[in-house]
Amino acid sequence: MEKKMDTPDKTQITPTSNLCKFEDSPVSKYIDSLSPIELAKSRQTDNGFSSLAFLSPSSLFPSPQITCHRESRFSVKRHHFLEPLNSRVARSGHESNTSEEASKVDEHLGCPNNDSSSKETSSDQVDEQPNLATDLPRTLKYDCRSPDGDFEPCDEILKKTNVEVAGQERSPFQCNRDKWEERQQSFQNERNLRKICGIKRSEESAGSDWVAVLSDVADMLTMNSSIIHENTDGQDWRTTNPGTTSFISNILQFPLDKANNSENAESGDPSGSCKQSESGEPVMDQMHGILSTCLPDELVVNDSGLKKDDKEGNCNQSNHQQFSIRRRCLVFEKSPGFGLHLNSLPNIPKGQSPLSKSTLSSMNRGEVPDDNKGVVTENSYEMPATFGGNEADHNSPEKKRQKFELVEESVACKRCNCKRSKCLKLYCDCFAAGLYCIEPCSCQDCFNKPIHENVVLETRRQIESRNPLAFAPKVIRTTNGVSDSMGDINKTPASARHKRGCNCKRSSCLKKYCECFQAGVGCSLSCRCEGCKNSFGRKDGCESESDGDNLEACEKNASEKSSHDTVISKGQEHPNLSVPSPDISRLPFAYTGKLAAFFPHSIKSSPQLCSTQEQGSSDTSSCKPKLESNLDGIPENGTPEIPKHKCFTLVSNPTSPNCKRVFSTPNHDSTSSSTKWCSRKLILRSVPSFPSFSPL
DNA sequence: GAGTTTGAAACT
DNA sequence: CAGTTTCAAACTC
Repeated sequence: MEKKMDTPDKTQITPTSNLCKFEDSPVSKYIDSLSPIELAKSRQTDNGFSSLAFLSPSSLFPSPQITCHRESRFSVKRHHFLEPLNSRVARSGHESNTSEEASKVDEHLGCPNNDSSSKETSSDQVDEQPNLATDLPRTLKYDCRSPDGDFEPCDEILKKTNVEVAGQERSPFQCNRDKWEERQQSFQNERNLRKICGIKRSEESAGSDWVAVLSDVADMLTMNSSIIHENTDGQDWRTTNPGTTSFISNILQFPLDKANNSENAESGDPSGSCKQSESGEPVMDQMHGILSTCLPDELVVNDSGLKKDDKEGNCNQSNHQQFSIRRRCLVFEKSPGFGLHLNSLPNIPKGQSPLSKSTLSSMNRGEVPDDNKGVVTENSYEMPATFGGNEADHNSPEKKRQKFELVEESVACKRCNCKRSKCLKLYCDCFAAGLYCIEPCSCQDCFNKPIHENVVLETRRQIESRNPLAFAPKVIRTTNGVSDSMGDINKTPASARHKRGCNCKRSSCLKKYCECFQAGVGCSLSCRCEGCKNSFGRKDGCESESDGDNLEACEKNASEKSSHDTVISKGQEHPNLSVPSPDISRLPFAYTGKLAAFFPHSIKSSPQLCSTQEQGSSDTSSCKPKLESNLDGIPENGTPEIPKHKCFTLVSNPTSPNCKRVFSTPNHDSTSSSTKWCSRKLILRSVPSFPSFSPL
């Protein structure tokens, strides 16, 4: 574990083509211009930044838990921020990073006062940066510590919140707290936070723009850092990735936090970390505040969680409060289901993630964000499928919108009604989605709660042992035109397919009993359904033809379907078909769990990063070069030997330190009869994708 | 809201 | 792997 926390060798940091790209980027230039640090340090910084990066994946994975959690007191977050510094400093300052050094750092950090000089630096920068563009680089700097261990990154956030947090967060007296009590409290906090999720909705409208902007920014940062990180050869992935998730969550949280802080400000509560950015300040100023505060903070959160892993065994005196928090973070980061699992992505309440918020708002407007095109997650279909069911065929646009909103409400926070499974089986939607049950759930004897974390984890582990794909998204969008072992299914325009296929007997695959239909995808060869009439694509559509030399017939069928899709895409008159349409493909990626077992983790494409080129589907070069080298060893079609995954998949190997999540975005032209896959593929290496529940 | 239907998940 | 049971969501009334 320590090794993972180590700073990558400088040799590894040596700029690669990707790094060069990054250095050429505005962000890099800005950093260089601002920082007195030499180029060599810049590299370090970059590296450090990389650890902070990976926003994109995380942004894609925000889980309700995280979202809710992020609403917890800032002090909690801040604590994470401080704690990770240890490892980072140690690691950046000394190649031979040792736990002793880390502990020293801990002590150092334990002091309320951090290096004042570093603070000054950051604070000055903060003051000088009036806009977001400049803020971002600065934000990045927070995580960029100089090799000599200076707390250069100790930023504005520390200054702002130190008073509040200092005594509370690092107080050694907290070490005596009862663990159980804290966990209970943690759980209660989560419950409260999740309650807030419902409230959040009302605030989202105001903050949606924020979220969208921040989301883009975050993704950009992530991408850049990811690219940089590529140079580290994934050695630092552990510390890096988690932060991404937290970061995104935080960023997203901002609107809400902002509101909360506003209240705090009125009540004189100094705890509002972002409150300084309020009070009528220009949006950019507020954003500035957000980034300056939340970003660094979240970065730490992950590290802390990871660090906890390292120290949990031998650090008895660790602050219990901290432990509790860290534990939670750890869960988020470690478990695909809890906090990071893509299954839950679509179910994340609007605004819980930048994507969900921005994309949903776009959806409401009937827009299809380019940056999210073609992305399919397991549940991404749920919304379309739900509000676009057959019965909606005759609905007016207004009714459909209403229905959508209704669905959004219900889907926003996944809830279950389990009675006998204790919410510890895949029957439970919450559990299956990698979410803890919350108050809105009507479950009985529920064990799927943070207080039963161990049980949950163990159960998940068992389930995964039986079926590694158990928690993987059930629906995978595959690359059009790329054949796989499943045959030519993917030549159909609606290339999304159910991972396992359905087994319908009576529903004719026309009701939501059918997982394929529910997912808004056509049945495939994998299905064992009888009398398939799936409006998204019948199993027999290609079944017989693709077997033999009747590929043409199959393609014809696909063509027919595509024309059908086209109609839907244009008019959206057929809700059923709206699912495979780009509208639902706005989620960042799909998870191909099993790939993790065989395939290196990679992330292809950060839609946001290339969003500017998105308009011109042909112009992907600007993105591609950066990542091209990263694609080495990764088949263009993603996973040649793994059916139905291919591109546009998120590949994660919980057990692989070098795991890369791979996802590509299809350049889906809603007006065309087929889904076009953008050749742009970005790889974010070192991003822990779906950590397994299994102990590392 | 209660009861039924359905098919996935779990079990044997 | 197949058959059966269990389960909870989807659906119907």
